[in-house]
Amino acid sequence: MIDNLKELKRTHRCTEVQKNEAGENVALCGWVNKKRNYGSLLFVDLRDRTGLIQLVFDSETESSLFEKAKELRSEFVIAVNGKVRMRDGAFNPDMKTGEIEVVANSLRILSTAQVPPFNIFDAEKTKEELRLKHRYLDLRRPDLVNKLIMRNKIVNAARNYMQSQGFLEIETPILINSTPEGARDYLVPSRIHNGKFYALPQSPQLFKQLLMCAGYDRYFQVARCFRDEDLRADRQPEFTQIDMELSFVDMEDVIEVNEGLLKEIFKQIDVEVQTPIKRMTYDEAMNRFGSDKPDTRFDMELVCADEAVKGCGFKAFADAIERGDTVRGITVKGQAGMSRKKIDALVEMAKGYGAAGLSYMAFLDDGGVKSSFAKFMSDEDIAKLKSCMKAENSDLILLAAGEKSFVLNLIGAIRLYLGKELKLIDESKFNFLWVVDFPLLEYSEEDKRYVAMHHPFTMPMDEDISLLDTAPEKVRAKAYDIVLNGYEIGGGSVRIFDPDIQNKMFSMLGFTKEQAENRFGYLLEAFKYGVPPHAGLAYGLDRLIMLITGTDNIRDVIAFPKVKDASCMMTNAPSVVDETQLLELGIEISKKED
RNA sequence: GGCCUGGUGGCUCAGCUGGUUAGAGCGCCGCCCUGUCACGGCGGAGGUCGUGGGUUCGAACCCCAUCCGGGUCGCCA
Repeated sequence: MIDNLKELKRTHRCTEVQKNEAGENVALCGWVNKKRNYGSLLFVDLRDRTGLIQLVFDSETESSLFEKAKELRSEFVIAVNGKVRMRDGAFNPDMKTGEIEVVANSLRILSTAQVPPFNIFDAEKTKEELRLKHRYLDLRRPDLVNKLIMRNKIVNAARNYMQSQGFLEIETPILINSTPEGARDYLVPSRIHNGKFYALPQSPQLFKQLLMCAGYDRYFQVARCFRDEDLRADRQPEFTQIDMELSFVDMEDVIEVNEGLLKEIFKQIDVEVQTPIKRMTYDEAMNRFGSDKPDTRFDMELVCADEAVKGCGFKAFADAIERGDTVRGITVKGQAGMSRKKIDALVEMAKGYGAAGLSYMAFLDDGGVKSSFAKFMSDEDIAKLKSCMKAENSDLILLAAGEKSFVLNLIGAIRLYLGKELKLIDESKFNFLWVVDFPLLEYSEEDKRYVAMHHPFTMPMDEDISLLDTAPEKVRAKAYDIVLNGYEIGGGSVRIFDPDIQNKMFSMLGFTKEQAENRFGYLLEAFKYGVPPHAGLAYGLDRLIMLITGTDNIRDVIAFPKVKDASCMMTNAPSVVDETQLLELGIEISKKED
């Protein structure tokens, strides 16, 4: 028989009960975390989102009440009235409420529960697959509760700060036009317009620019965004941005506002953000760390070995320099003794990136070398390389040859892998970094044209505009990423507000006037009626929360996440729909050819 | 799409080169227990070894296919 809440009003959440309330009556509600039965003494740990408190039923307890307490099982939902008292010496220092307990004088069973498929209080090791199928149970775990509470706290701090800085929170549409440039869109068929589709936004980009045109000079939004691409440990198909746009500003203004925001956000976890935050150009980041989002919590920087290997005996290197490629590497301190197995794993990793191989040379303590390519090198060649790599005896160097951006990316990935593997990273650090001076364009071999590195509305650097015609790849953008511990947590740019430059940009990207008109006509049109200079930035909120809560799994900071193939383990979305729904939409499903 | 990796009672795992009735801890059920909080004691139930095929006298183990997860490369303006 299930009880009801009639005439019972909860007075506290579990851990809100204080020890100075001893002697007072309280009414508590929650889930049975654990029952401990001693025959005529019985403890129940009651749990809610705040934590645990101990309930006691003992020889003083009326017998029918005691019998009822004996029926309790894990995860039953109950309500109790009782009196708070100090525990009789047996304090539990691991519990927030460990000095007190509540002596029950009434018990209502509001819901019984089946034995859960895993223990809520001991689910750390349970396979994520199972936890995701029963996400409502997983979400009861203190670990996830705390992460979601932290998420709420951060969003709240961000909102307050943005309000204080004169930003207006404005919602933008979820049903918009598809913009095939960039990531794949999720499409939503229109019933009223058979054969036509909405798309879900990859970001509120165009709408926030339109808000600037409309005069809402400081906008922000906690915006849901959608990208139909493959998932990763830090990537979900739907994710949340803290999105902002400002009028009458340049890059420095955006940076200033955001350093303030970051200070405020990290105050929530007692981390003081040192401002101004360091800056690094894209080129420097790539050359020193092999990444446009460098993890600067450890060194092991990349070294260019071009001069040292030029004309050396090892063909793979010498030839690379000859054809204008590069040889880059890292020096791994004290790892000359790294096992063959571990080195092979690194070589395999390199091959996974499409590299022909990864060359290594270990400088042994006795002055000898162990290497995959030393036999092709003269003593002089080796000495030159060793000195160039700043390697000493007992160090290991790893090198790869090839096209510059490819090699930088590869060695950057190896550096990061080794940084984690060798525990070179100080996990207590929060290293913020602005990465600036991004290239405006990059050449796409696949499309045989230039594509926007950021997006087509990004302003070129004033002094580089003249290069657009002569050396497009050299044009730098007024774009900036905010990087934290090797993750890009946000990025933005100053936008083009000059229609001439915008048209120039479209033509650089190979859009015909007609295509540009079709996709972005309303923006260009809006620009004709008075557009302020504007710039913005957006944070990946999920990633930010990951870093703040110290997890490397994005699913830990999202209440109902999707799995690798973008489906939901709990609801089984996406699913087939009713034939009549399809009929109404004028959609017929045909089998996709592989 | 490629590569790597996992799937054995409810949970976490063990199971050596194929060899009798597939084990453990936790959980669960029953009985006992007044100070536990990973309570304790005694007893008990519970497994198509992800699924389908194959090899073999014999398969959790070997082979093929497939399903369900995870990581990663491509992809993610």
